[in-house]
Amino acid sequence: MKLPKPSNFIEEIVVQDIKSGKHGGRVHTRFPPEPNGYLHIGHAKSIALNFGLAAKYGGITNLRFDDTNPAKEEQEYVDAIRKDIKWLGYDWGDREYYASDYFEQLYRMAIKLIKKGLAYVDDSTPEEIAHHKGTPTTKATPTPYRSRTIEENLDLFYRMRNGEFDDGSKVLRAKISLDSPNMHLRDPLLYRIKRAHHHRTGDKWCIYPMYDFAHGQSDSLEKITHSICTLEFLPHRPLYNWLIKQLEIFPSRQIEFARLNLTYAMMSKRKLLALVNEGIVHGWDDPRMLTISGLRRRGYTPSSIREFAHRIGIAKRDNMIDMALLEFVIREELNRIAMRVMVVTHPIKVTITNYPEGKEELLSIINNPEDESAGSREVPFSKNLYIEQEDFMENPPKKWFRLSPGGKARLKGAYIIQCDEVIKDSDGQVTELKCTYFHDSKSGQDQSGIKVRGVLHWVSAPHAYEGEVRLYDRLFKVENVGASDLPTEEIINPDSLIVVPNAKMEPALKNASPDTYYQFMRKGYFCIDPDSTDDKKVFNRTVTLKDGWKRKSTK
RNA sequence: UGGCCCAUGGUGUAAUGGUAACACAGCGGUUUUUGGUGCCGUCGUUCUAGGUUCGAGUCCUAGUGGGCCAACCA
Repeated sequence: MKLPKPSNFIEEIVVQDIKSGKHGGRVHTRFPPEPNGYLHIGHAKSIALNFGLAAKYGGITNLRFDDTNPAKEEQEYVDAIRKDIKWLGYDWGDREYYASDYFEQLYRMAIKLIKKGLAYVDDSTPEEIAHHKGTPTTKATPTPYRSRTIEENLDLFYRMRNGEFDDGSKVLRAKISLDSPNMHLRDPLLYRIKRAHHHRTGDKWCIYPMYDFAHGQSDSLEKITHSICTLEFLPHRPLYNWLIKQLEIFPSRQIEFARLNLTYAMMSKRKLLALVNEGIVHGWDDPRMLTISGLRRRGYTPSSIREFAHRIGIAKRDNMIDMALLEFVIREELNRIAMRVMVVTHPIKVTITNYPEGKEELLSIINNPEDESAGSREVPFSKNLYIEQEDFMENPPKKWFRLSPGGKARLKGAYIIQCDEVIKDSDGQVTELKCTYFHDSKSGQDQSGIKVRGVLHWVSAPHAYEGEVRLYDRLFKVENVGASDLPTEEIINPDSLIVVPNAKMEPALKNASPDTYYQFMRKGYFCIDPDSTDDKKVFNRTVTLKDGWKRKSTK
């Protein structure tokens, strides 16, 4: 049997297990989100790992919602999570499970533990329990309830389920250790009383299992072979294994890897929720959010996100991935597939003084130089045009090869023009350029012999379609957001969204499609936002083009 | 300051006891009717000290640095 070469330490474990015949060579993973928020790019790493690993080694992957805390979980999140995983391109077949499906079995497992004398009902308050637990350097003192009899515990636990006690008045704890340096082994809580409406089980239960008494047991019930989670669960592993042993259930194996950290990004679901609730962003799918739904709306493709997950690799050391890598993978893909169009966001009027009034030409412009099959389209040209403000400088620096007084530049797919006169308003702002064009310099049949280095995008003024453009940039202005102590409002990038309500667009964009990825030439990659209407198209900037000039000139 | 995990260019990841490599970022050049793309080049890496070994990024010990753990969250 020929196995694919492992590309990280987890795959090495899997390969070893297959070779040794563990679980009959079966590989079964799971992705276990808690439905208390939307999935983000960090989850994409985990999804790609769990689904990718199984696919690579002939296994399967379950989707399991870890819904043991009804106070925080909602159906809306379940729906969003399912949609996002599908969109990313992964399929869990009919294996969609919920920890809440196992509540009855989990309850019976707890009974088993009590009967073995390995769990007890504790009446202490949270403060008392924390106090009794001690610290990593000091021993725990047993609470007075630790020595209750099995019969008493059985009766109490039954009555906990039966709703005879107030919320928080009792918990079920495992009886493991009073002095382990691993705090998770100092009689961890297994069940708590919480009267909250559960999005799936309704009001059937008033006791809910804790993570440690739900996750591993769900893994076992589903016969998961490799239960992959992030590093912060590493100290839970001894408890995970203890429960498998004492409960005598299927021995899933927990393996930990380092979660994703990204520069200029925030990955905590709790803080993401705060951004939404405080109105700092316009919802979970705000294109500035690094949620899957935000990235989708921003114009990222599923394959680019998968490629990103592949490139960042899997390891155990803490990492901080450069945002530039995420931008690289989407540029790489969009460069291949995006339709090139011309849009002027900050216009200056250009009048071609020697071009006949009322004349118009249709100029053929290629749609995608990277893809011949994309063909070409016709763009109208006339005497009155718009060009970008930043493509004209009155006092240009060295090596400037865009337009300047007396200077020449080519209009993309059209003619070479020369700037003859600069018209300003009373504030000294440039409002219009009077230019002449060279009639024999037409693109593709240039007989003029004039050489220019600058090529500008343009839009014919009488033909222009006015659409909205939303220029997105990174949400945070500090590199390591997680390490910042500053209040959120001080680290938010004030220019993370700049709206241009009336950008000048070539007329074809009136019929822009949500299924097409666009490159606004020389500006960046854009996609249609769902806010678009038939009358008003709205475009989101996914990412800018690399800008060699800006880099050089700001050095 | 108890225990556990981790340590390879600026950032990531590989090298499985035998010549430290790949990508991103940076820098330089070239091509170009997008200052985009492509192509070429360049920069720069094994935390420290001991030990084992013919040979150590890899194994052992200690140190140093970073991270995690004392929620009725997951």
